[in-house]
Amino acid sequence: MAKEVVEKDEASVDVLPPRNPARTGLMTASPDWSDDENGGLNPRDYVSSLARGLEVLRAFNRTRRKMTLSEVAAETGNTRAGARRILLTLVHEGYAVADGKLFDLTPQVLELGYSVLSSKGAWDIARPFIDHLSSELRESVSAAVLDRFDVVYVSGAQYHRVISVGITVGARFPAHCTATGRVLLAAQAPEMWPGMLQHIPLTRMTEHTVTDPTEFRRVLEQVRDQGWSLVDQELETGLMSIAVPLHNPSGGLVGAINVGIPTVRMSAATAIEYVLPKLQETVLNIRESLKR
Amino acid sequence: MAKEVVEKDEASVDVLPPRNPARTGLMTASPDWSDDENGGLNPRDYVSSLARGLEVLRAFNRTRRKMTLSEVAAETGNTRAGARRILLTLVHEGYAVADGKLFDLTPQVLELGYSVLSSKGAWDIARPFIDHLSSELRESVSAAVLDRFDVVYVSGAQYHRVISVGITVGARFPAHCTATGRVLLAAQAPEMWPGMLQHIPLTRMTEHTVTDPTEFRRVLEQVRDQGWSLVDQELETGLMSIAVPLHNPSGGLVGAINVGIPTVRMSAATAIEYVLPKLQETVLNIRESLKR
DNA sequence: CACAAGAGTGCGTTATGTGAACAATAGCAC
DNA sequence: GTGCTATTGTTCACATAACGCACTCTTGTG
Repeated sequence: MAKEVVEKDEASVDVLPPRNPARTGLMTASPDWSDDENGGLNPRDYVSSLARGLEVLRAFNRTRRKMTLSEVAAETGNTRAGARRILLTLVHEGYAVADGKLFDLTPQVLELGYSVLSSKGAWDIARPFIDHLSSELRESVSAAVLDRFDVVYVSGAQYHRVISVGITVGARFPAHCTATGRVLLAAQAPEMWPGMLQHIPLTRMTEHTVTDPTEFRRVLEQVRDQGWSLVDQELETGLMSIAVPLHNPSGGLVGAINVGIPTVRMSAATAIEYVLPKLQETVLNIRESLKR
Repeated sequence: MAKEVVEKDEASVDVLPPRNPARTGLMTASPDWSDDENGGLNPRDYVSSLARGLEVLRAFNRTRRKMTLSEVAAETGNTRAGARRILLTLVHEGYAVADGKLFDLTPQVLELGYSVLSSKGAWDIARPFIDHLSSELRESVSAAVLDRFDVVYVSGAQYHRVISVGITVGARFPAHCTATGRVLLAAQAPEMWPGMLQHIPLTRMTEHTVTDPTEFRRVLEQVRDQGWSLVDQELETGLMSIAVPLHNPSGGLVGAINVGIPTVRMSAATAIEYVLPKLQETVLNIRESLKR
């Protein structure tokens, strides 16, 4: 008995979990997809209590709220005693509340990640343009950034008709099968491509998802060369999305903006003909605004 | 900025770190309005490493991104060695990246607080109604929940005219001078009122802000009795806001929804006559939807 | 009332924080 | 440029705080 099967990431219990290596001495910049996926981290440079605590917070996100101590322990691979200490700490610091035996997060946890959403103010500036594009096209528009192999939505305007494409801020999807994701992946520096292409899991999401590495590489090359991406039902059946990258005035990649369109409403050809120019115009306008 | 000596609390070597380790002490944690302000927490029940780590994450939010190790140490009241271990842990877990000597958070931190935004799906359901109200009124509409004495915005639709009221999801404002805040405070159980009224800091934000406790109590009573709140330029000059509470079908308080209106565009009387009914209708519709 | 499941506790062992020393930079005066 | 100093990043040793384990206590169920 004792320990349940923790089927998620098995590494949760002793030795250093694998992730970004960060060697001592030279610091690795930007999510490195290079091949040194070791875990070679000096034990002195690691605080496992912190990692465990963060894992508890994530557990609440996975399971969607309200768990007992034991559930948290099982979910995170902790002992009950350990989970209890962590939960009480979170309560003490105001990140969680204990309601009887059920623990729950408070809105204070937003303080932990909020800066990413409001960062640099670039998205604040982009916001009106996104809204405007949304009402003009009468479709949902959103902005996303890349986090490893996921896209994370940082802003968005939903346009609601009968069918609507709903994306919440903070949502996360695999990059390989989303238009924003492909635009962002394609915009990575050339030297990143090998590692990226080697490590990215081309998970099949629908019958249309591109899962062949060679084909995926070709797709990415095309996206890079044409400067936009259209993805037709590779993430979700019935959903088409078209995206372009957003660069700041100095040329740096800020993120990507996409329009999500239910396939019943428009063909891919129509989207390219009608939506794409407006999307491109929008990012140009945003970029212009960022100058000031 | 803030590069002073880090004198910490000298006796830090034993039991229970005080409430907020960070000297800068904005935003103290721990959600007890009641008077049990003991701090009486068994050392066994507290993981200070976790609290330190979370404090580092918050430091990034306060200062808005990119800090060196030493800056983080100073900002959080840690030693450089300790800050380093925490930062390297965050990097290892993917929450941060080290770019040369500058550390920065990644979008992965959103995973920590995301569940609050997407919780229970109540806000997902409310979302279309909020959007609809926004386009109908041609004003920005948002939804918020209470976190101690702050309101935190969890959803919103911005309507952009020349002047627009811009609120980002995750934003946080003092509850006492916002319409949503007053609605939520007023909806607290009667036995909470004394502690609440005693502890809430009635910070002056504009010349209109109600800062007198007695008057504030009267205001709150009125809000409770009438079931809505209109706040005229008490948070920000030129901004008026009107809010109503949102209850779920079983009567529990879910949050509040408000319409923000630039004062140049409408008088308070007009807002009450014209906006309030639509707002009330909207929450009724949302509540109806939540039943299913 | 017995039983099971979960919550809380004491203790030996391990991992972590601290402060100080050391190393590498960055400024800065010249 | 050279040499100086102030600042920041890194390492180390040791005191101690946090861990898991095994245990007890509480609560809810038949």
